[in-house]
Amino acid sequence: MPNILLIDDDVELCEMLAEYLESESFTVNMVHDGHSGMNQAKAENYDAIILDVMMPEMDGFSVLKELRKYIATPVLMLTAKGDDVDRIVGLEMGADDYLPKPCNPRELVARLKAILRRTQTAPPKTVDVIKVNDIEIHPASRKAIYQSENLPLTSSEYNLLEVLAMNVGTVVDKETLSEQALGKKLTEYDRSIDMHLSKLRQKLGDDSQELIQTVRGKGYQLSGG
Amino acid sequence: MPNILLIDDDVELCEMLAEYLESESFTVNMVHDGHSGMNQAKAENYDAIILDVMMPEMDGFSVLKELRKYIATPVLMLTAKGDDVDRIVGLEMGADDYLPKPCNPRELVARLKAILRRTQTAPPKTVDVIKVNDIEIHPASRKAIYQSENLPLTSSEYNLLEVLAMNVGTVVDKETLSEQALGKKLTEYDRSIDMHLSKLRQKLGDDSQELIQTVRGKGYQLSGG
DNA sequence: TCAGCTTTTTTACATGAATTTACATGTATA
DNA sequence: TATACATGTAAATTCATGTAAAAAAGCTGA
Repeated sequence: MPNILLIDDDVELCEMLAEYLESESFTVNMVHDGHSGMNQAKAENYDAIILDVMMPEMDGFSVLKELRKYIATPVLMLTAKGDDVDRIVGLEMGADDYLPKPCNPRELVARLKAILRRTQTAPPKTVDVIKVNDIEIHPASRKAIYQSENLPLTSSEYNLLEVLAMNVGTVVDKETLSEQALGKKLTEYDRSIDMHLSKLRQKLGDDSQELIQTVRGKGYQLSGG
Repeated sequence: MPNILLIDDDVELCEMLAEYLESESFTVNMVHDGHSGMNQAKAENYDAIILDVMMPEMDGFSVLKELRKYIATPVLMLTAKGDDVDRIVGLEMGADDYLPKPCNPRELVARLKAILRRTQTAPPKTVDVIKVNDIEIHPASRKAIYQSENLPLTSSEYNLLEVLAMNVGTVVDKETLSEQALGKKLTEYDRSIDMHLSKLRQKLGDDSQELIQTVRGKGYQLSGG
């Protein structure tokens, strides 16, 4: 029973959609303006968000843009019928899908399920230990060991290392790192990945620049054996 | 460079889309009927499939249905404009997305990327070591060794050498070098490849001009052992 | 609630890499 | 041989990254 947040100023439409969604065994929360939407989306952990573009005060794009700084929850946008530009802008801004209004609830559900299928098909490879070079990563306890010593990492540093380790010997681009390790989209002039990486390298000691290589213009790569 | 299979009976549209996709650095294969599509999809390992619904003989739905018995490659369907039912059926049958025809190539690319972002979990590197002449290249750690000595290269220099090494004994043209090693199109008066090559040769020492040969008007070639 | 911690993000600037510019040199073509 | 054009490379410029430090956001326990 996935958990949906519905952000639309049209109260009646909301009720209607919510009812249909609930009949399809979704759990639905509604809010009717952009600001509340933002707060609600940040406050709870939804499986997906349905977001109307046309809203007074804070429109859907602004909400999406702001949201993407904090969370990577899939977003399905409701746009004015046949407005290509909106759709494209939305997708490029990181929406996961759009639907022209007025929309067919059955299609909404189909799309929602499609999105959820994609996003929730989180690879269930629950590995016990990842060993790379002199690094051991224990996902179950979120602990990292380097050269037989416990490596005290912050949460983000650990995530970063885990993502890199799951892709040893391959460049992982910053977009991916940001989404997977920090759970937010990479924005322009966003240096947080570089920052965390710098910290991580400091903790890894001298040959950390070899161990974690910079691939300029792309991202980073953990050296494989 | 993701690998796309395009299945559509409209040859002209195919060409057009393929061109656009290639300009966005996708690799595209085309077939123009459902059966060939099936076979091709099963024969090669594509990153995504673009599938037209309306085709003579074997329509898109049949292809999708059959395909899903064998492979889980993400599928983006092209449907007739505004045909709700098609879209719903497609999504319910396991398509990953649809796009109404005629479609905007830019939107197609945006959607493709969105799908790939989801589904692509970095494939493991295939080759361990490339050995050519006195050069050893270790893609997993992005290290190059020349005459048993570590060769300190910048990121671009390494990329360049790797691309050349993967094509030993063959001329690699500058367009390819630029796209594969620097990740950008070669533009007019663009000397960056020559520049990096110059640096690379300097690091390789005296016989570097023999080792990496200039093929005037074409590109460069790493001499095969 | 708050003060005092930790973590994360942003800012700022130094450093080094990549690209562009410029010119010398070499090579094809008429 | 004269001309155009491609390449080699030093130097200037532009741009990405590394990282310290400041600011902001989270936590925690009174």
